Amino acid sequence: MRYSRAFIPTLKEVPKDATMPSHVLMLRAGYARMVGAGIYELLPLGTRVLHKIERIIREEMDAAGAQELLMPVFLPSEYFKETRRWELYGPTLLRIKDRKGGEYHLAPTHEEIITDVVRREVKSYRQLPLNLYQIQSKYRDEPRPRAGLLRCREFIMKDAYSFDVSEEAALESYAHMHDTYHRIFERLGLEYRVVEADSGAIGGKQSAEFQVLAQTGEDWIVACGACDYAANVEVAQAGRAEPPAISSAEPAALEKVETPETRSIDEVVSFFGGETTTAHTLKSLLYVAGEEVVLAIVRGDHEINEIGLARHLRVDEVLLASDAAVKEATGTEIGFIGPVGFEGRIIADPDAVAVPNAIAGASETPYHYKNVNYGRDFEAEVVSIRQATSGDPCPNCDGKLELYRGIEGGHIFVLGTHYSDKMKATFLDEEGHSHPIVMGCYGIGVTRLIAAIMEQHHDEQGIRWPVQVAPYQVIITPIGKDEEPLIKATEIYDALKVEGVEVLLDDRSERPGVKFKDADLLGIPLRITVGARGLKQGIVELKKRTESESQDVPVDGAVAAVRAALAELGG
RNA sequence: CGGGGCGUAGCGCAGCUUGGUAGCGCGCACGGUUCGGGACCGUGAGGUCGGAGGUUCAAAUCCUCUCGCCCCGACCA
Repeated sequence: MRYSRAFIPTLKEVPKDATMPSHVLMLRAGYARMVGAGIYELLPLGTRVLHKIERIIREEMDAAGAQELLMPVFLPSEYFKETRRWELYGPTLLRIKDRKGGEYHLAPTHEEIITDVVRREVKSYRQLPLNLYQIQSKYRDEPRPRAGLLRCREFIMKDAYSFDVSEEAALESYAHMHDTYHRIFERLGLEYRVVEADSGAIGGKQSAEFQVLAQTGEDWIVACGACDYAANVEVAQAGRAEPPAISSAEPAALEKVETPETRSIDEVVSFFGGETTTAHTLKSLLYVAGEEVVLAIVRGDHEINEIGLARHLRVDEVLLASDAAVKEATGTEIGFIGPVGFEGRIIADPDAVAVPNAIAGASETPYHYKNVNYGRDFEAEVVSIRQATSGDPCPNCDGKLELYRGIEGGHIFVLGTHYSDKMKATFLDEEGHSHPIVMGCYGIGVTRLIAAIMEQHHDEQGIRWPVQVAPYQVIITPIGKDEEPLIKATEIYDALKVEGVEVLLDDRSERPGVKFKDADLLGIPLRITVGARGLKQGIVELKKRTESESQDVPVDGAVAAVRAALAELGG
């Protein structure tokens, strides 16, 4: 492609609405533009990157025996009504009415539709297993789209669905996809972790998230430094922390203290001044879990894991009680609740009950108790309900957990018969008995990965694409006002094209600085600089985007040098 | 949904407090000089000041409503 003809609108200045590196870069480097909140158009460069990523995904999915198909995004409501997701999905589902008043929606995901195809066409165990996938736009009316392509209302996703005759077979399919995902993320040049995750409302039995590590990610994950244990903090096993060491570990007498204006742990700690630390306090949280109201206790410096709590209570979710509910259940205000004297179910974290002489709310405004001791002053079900955090011992080995932020790039689930039961997708076995098909589903956020790769591969100057996903592999930059550099550059350009290399020839009549800045901003992995100076000595310069020094290569050897460099970069 | 911020030329911003000619930088077009890390000089095009209503002789500026975008939070007591 000749740059002079290419549609690459770069920006010198940072658009004011962008804060995150990938968001700034995709706008500045001319990869994408915003159309509305969480709605973007991909410009030619962005589209090329998208296609590169899709190609890698297709190659690996096809190699794994999956078959691509394409399903509609615009769907009649009947499918989602069949599984009750029409109600359950809530406002995130983008609903549409047609001219006759018929109810439709834009697909946020396709389990129902694929299950429908399969139940209509698959009748026998002989037709299984099956793995079908598509790469398609999805729509979710996110409460808060953000960060450019990282959280959009319209986005492209690869979703695959596996269909098996049994749980064991489904687990095999799942394991196969697990391997396939490793290959895909590897090939995309991403640093990532596979983590245990919550399978959410979909009701999965087993699931794993492929988390791309990035400081700008939305998710918190912990990973062991010594073994391969890694988990989303939502589900991570929290290790035991040391109870706070204090001078007098002997239980002291319970003491009620007036503590005005101490609604948060921090306020409580500063009220007591040097006497205490957050680790000596108990955080008491009142939750509504189904019909029940429960009091959850974690140590003051810990965070509660609501998903863990919900699991222990065997409910789908727990909700923090409202001000009014707190008043009704405890007779006091938020900020002064405590376990002492609480009449009802109490769930306490092991680290919380291990705190001697703790400070906790007195269930009376505005008082706290000093010297609260588990066993003497309150009883509870002791269950690990806090979030894992940095420094916690690994549940699998002697290592320590570290905290990372991640971008959820992929998520794979064993669904079981959740959808096939509801939608009566069954098959007949050898004996003619009918069984529900056992399903799995496997997603990759394709457009999100464009941003995720940028988050991991950039510097102050711009993007630094891994070759496999770069929109062009090489950019040729002829320099100076003479004709000679452009002529030579064009020769090299033609020769590379013949070789099948994807090249951008910067034939614009811009000054060198402009061309260099743009080349760096776009992030093309290799740059060939053709200048009058070098040509006098019969050389051109070859430079990797990730390196600061270029190497001189003979003009005749440019093509070979590019080929070698590409091979080195893994292209 | 709650809180905060912002909407003025393609992009980044000033002007608004104290109403009276819409301005600067970048970019864009033309001419000239320049040419190895976002050059310089000159000329020029480009704006219903997010939208609607109101106050006023007069509104980018004051008032009311509304739409959009960004950030933080969505109950961690």
